[in-house]
Amino acid sequence: MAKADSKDSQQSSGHVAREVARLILTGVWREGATLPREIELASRFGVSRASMRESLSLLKAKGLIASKQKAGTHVRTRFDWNMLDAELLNWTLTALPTQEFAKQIMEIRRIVEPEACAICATRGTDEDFARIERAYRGMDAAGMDRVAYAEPDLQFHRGILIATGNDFLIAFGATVAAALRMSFNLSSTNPGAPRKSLPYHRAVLEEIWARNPDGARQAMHKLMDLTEQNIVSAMSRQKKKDTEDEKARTRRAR
Amino acid sequence: MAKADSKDSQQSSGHVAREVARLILTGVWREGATLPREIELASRFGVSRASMRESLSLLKAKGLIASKQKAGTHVRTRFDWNMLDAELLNWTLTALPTQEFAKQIMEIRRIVEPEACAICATRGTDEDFARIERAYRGMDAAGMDRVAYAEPDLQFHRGILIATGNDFLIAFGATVAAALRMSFNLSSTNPGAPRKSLPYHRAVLEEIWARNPDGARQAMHKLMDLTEQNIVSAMSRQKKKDTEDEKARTRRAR
DNA sequence: AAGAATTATTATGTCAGACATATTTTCTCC
DNA sequence: GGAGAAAATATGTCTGACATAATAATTCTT
Repeated sequence: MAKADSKDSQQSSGHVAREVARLILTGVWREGATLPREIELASRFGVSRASMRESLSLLKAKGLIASKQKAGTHVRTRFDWNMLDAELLNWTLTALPTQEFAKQIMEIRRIVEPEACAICATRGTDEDFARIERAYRGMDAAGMDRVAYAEPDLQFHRGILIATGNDFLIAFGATVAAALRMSFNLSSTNPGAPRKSLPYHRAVLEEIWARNPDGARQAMHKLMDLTEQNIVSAMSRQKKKDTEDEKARTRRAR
Repeated sequence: MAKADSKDSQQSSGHVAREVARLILTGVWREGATLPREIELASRFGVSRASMRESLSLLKAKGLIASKQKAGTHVRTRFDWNMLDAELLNWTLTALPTQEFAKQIMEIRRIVEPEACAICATRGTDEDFARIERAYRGMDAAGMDRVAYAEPDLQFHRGILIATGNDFLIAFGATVAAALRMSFNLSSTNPGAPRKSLPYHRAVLEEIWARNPDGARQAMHKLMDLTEQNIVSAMSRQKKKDTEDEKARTRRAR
């Protein structure tokens, strides 16, 4: 987890890109909108045009924007945004961690991970399984420590994807990572929640070792159920807390 | 199709990025390898360092490379490559359209699209369905014209993903687009093949209109079966042709 | 006055050269 | 031989300039 954190926000260029992305994701700059010219953007963010262009280059690569000579730079339609990109996922997560976002990410996880798990049980090598088991042991060793639990949890899920040998499923690991990070952030209101998933992970592991695709799929499905349950309940709890805070603030303001 | 083509290879910066990506994808620059310093890269590709950096910025965004001050720029591990990115997919497709690649892309399509189709039948609006039907009509109208068939075919599949309302499934459209482009390229050896998928598309459309999730899932599953069949047979045909060409060339050389 | 052709404008695209910064490597000294 | 200081170096950033293509304005024609 800490390693992944150190990866983003590396340079100023990354910061600027993240900020522009935030403005787009939050709808300040809408789809189809033409954003200010490069020189203006550069001065607004306090960097040179060269650096600004590198930031924009990053966002172009993620499908957020497109430029045309003289015409300017415009925001592309949502359909072209590469939401399965690791950074973009994190930016979205911090910019607007809505319930809708959570539901969507869990919906696709439910589609992909159980099947990936079945493939893993079929094609995975013993080394693959050993790596997954190591992750499981790490989770177990973490005990009630939320922070220590997070990293091996990710490795567990990623290990399954890697074991499929399918590059596209492996790339899906970025989405899983974002989902787990979301869960982690939400678990602050219920520190014991993560640990509860341990037996479900164990069930997955056992089915995999048994090379039982159907069982593995089912076990992963149950794990997804639990995860989604945790997330939605945590989000409604959070939402409730937020509205209470809001009320308190208004009361104080009066 | 033509529209999508005009989007890539826009500027010199894109060309250079594509070329560097090719070198990485084909294994000339392996995972973990440190690539030449920016000044050298720039002169090698005949651009300025500023442009070179913009290209590298693009590749950083796609997870292919990472840079550290003084240490240089290195190729990241495959696990970090965002293979679900539209451009990266196309680059891979043109750089090394292997049978392995085809199998992997079809494997994930089989996982995602039938479920997306079921969701589409459940949650899609009538406008969504109408858009999908329009695409179907476009395919029908194309007749045996491979080129005219390709665009509505993509719109059909993309329409289903869009109808789910799930941003991640929508983003998966890039992968589907790459797969269809691959199919299109392969269909040159068998021009009649695309048209054969029409009744399968029709079946999908009908199940969707009937708001029958299970039927829609099944219909899409059958379409996936047919598509995969077409691809693998076309690839083996292509492979056979390639080896024959190879033989002929060796004969001539003697 | 409407429309076509031409010119001017402008924002992105590209270039060159310089300095800043953070590591790595080398060197020095104990 | 190891610890610490100094030098070297590749990326990071900045400035200012010119090229290019698409748009906007202008002129000319009918």
